Amino acid sequence: MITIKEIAQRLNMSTTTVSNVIHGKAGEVSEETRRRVEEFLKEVDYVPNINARNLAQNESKIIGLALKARVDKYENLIMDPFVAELIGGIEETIRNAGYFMMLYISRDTEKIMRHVSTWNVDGLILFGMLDDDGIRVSTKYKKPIVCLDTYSMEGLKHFTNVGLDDEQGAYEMVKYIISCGHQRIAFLSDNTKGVDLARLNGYKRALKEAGIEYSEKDFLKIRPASAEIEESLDEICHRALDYTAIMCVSDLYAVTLMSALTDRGIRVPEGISIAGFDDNMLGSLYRPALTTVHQDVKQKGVVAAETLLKKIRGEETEAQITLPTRLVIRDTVTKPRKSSFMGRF
Amino acid sequence: MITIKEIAQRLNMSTTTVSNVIHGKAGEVSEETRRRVEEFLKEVDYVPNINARNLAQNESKIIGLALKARVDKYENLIMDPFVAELIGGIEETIRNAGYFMMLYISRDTEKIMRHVSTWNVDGLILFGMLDDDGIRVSTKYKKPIVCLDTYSMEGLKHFTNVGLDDEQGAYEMVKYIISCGHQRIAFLSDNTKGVDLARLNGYKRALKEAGIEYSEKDFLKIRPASAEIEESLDEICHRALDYTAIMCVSDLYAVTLMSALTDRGIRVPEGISIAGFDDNMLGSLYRPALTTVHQDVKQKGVVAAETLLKKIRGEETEAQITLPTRLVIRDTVTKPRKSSFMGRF
DNA sequence: TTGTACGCGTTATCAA
DNA sequence: TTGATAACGCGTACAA
Repeated sequence: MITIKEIAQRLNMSTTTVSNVIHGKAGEVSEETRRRVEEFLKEVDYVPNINARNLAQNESKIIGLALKARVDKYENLIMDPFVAELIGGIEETIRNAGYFMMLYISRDTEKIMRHVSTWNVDGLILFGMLDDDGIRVSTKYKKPIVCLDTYSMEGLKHFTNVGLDDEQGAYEMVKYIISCGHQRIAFLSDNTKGVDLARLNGYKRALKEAGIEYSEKDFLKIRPASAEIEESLDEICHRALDYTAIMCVSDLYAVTLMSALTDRGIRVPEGISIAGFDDNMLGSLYRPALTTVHQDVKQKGVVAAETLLKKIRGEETEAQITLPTRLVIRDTVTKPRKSSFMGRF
Repeated sequence: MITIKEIAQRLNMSTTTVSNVIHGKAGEVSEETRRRVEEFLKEVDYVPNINARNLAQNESKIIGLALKARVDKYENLIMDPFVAELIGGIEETIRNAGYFMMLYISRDTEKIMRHVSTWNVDGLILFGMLDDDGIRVSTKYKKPIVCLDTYSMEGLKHFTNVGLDDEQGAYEMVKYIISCGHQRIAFLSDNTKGVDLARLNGYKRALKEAGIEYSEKDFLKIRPASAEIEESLDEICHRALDYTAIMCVSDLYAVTLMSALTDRGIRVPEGISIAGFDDNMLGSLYRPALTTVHQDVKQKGVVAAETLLKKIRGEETEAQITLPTRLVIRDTVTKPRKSSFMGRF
């Protein structure tokens, strides 16, 4: 690890000159010395010490990606294909802009904020925040923040949220399901907050518009904890028989449900129609291929990172960026079974 | 961002005392002052500046995770469920040990090494390295390195490789397939290097042991680039009719193949048996559920991180750690179809 | 038990 | 065009 000081010594010049060459301050240095220094830099393969640089400049070139893990969901958040794709988009964008990504996963907002302060990160991307987390964060951290899929940041000024038109996406899918002739349509999710709530609302709007009444029992709650999921699926498959279609809040749940139904001898889509949301590998590789609502997750990551970089440069950004969805019609939603035919298939 | 200096001023003491309290050097400081300082630290929510600390100590508390992306495979490496799970295991282990993870993805080994030097990372975990990459790395970087699934690091001293008994896993699966009565068994992969080669060798060993001859054409090469995959699958499905079972190098390919076969009216396992390797979500959620070789990917990440931490502490570690595999028998491998029955199903 | 002073590698200011 | 020197925040040897 050669330092500027050493280089200056060996070349018989001052550190300032070397530093000037490194930073291409052309006006400040003669052509001759510039050449000499540059050659030497190549030769010894000089790499700047970023700690020293950051200390001197009070910046870090680090962008923090903090994932707030949910206690009940995945034991390993990153295994969610959604999260994985998101990270890919973010990392690529950050890297191309000359920044670096530091990943931090925690259930504890406090810990996340300590981490962020410690590293003096230049900007922060948050995923999985709910309710008052945002407020807690904004009092501690004064640099730019971009949130992903967060529905509770309205009042907060220097935040931007990058989200999806979840409500509209679900609305359009359920409208399509209804147009296929379905009247008894359930909604499957594991909670009714944030993104899930928005999708639920879209579902309700489509029902209402078609004059179909919604009641509490049309909400099928899945318990994702691995210990409970089988029991949970048992109950859901049983209740599913009262419906001809189920709108699932995610592709993962749609595929999980289809497998469970298949195991119990109920065929999709002949026995029941299933729709997903997200459009990931899980649904496109399954057979029958899943009818779902598409969102471009990588793009979401890219937009989030780009917006954050803008903020860091001091440019103005919108407070809310909403990406569109698109219906992907494949094979799991068809005409409903004859309504007299209520047994197993 | 309050500094030690400020704290010392406000408390009318020296920075050394404050620093001593922070580092719990109990013997060096009176109970009274310790209490006073600690209270004040809480009050102002002191967070150390890690750049200054690292600069002073010449360490970074950063562990680099460098993924060498392959040009032809995923446009977004992290979308590989394998990679995602791996990262989860690594991040968790590193975080619990008080280190931080910096993720860097590149196709260019040089770039990876520059990045690593810049940040002065205390240790490095490498994934996706092939052939001479290891040598290039070891000349540049003198701190501890752990490789994952790398088959070409034999000679290199301060490396440890964490791998899997790929050969044995494939061997056992193919042996099982043969025990079900199959004689015509193909192998599907996209290359014959590293991990893929080891699995191919296991397949060959099982064939040989059973007195089944292997010929070049039994290797079905899939081309994963999205533009070519359909064409590729067309050819593979056609050639698949010559076999009663196909050993796939990964769950992803197994599921991809099953979908393609289903689309062409060939049923699994009635028409053809399929086996995978990895045991991830893709295979367990598919119906029929995939018979596959299990590996604990998260554990692999944990072991890699733990080994690296050991190396950083100066402890001895083995040069090669090989994790075991386990057969997961589900529904996609059964008795072969009658051999006269060669058409579509 | 506490304080002074210096070094870590870099950038920035200002003088030569 | 170049060079001395201070500053960034922290840790630590050594002095008091």
